[in-house]
Amino acid sequence: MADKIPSISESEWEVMTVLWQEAPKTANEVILSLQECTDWKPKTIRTLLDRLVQKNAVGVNKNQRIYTFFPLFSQDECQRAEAQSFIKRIYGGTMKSMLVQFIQEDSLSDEEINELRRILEKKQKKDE
Amino acid sequence: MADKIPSISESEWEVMTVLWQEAPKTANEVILSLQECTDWKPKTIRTLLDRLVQKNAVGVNKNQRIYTFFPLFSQDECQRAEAQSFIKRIYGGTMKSMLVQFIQEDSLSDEEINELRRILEKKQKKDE
DNA sequence: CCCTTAAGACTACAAGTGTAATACAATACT
DNA sequence: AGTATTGTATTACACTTGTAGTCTTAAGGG
Repeated sequence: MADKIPSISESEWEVMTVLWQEAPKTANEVILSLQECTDWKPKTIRTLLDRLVQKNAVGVNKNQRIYTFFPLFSQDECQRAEAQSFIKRIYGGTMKSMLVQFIQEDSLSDEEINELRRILEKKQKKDE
Repeated sequence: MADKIPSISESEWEVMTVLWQEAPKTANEVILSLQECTDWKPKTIRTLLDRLVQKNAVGVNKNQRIYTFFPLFSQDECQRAEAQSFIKRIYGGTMKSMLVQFIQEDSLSDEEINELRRILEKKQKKDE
């Protein structure tokens, strides 16, 4: 009974990312991972972790004295939720309009367009 | 020389939307438009408008006693900026991964897929 | 067994956001 | 001209987010 996915802020998302890469992790492991790509202080990261726990995005195992943390939702789930709400908010609900815009503004290279076409084609073959 | 696009919050985005539909508009016209689709109080909408002016997302004409407001950036510009940062944040930067996910999760109907293919095809024809 | 250290708990504080209300000033109506 | 109305300006207040710091406690080292 997948609970509603909590809203995850930008910084919190980074924390989720390292947990999605590998979990469970101790707070310290999360801190080490994040210090490779951010300059956040350990306490900052700890706060983010705690907030994710509060909002039930991350679970905690308190059996050991040193807790371990793990995501409560898959990255896919969260991405899809974010994408849905984003597209609704910004493009009025259809992915198509976003893609159209990207194409029209030449934000996609020929190579990318080809790749997208291949992906779409493959999908349809598989279906029928 | 397009200034940096200011960050527009979710509620503010709704205000921008009605200004993109038609501008300039008086505060009252904005309020009327928005009351069709939200239940915000007039003062709330007014605050949002003022904040958009402060962040230089919206311009004001103060020649008349009753001001009129107009967007300082096109909807396209703003959408593209949001999309870029969204995709970077959530999908690590490539639109492709988002599309792949949508396809894999059957979030797109056959009809939509066809439409996307047509769009991509047309683009390529036009280019060469 | 005492002290340092590190984990965890609690607290801090400013900026942004959602959601308005109050105060002031000019206009419109009577 | 006095009053109600309506724009505009200013102020409010709680919640989220970014970004930590302090306090407490338990464990590990000597």
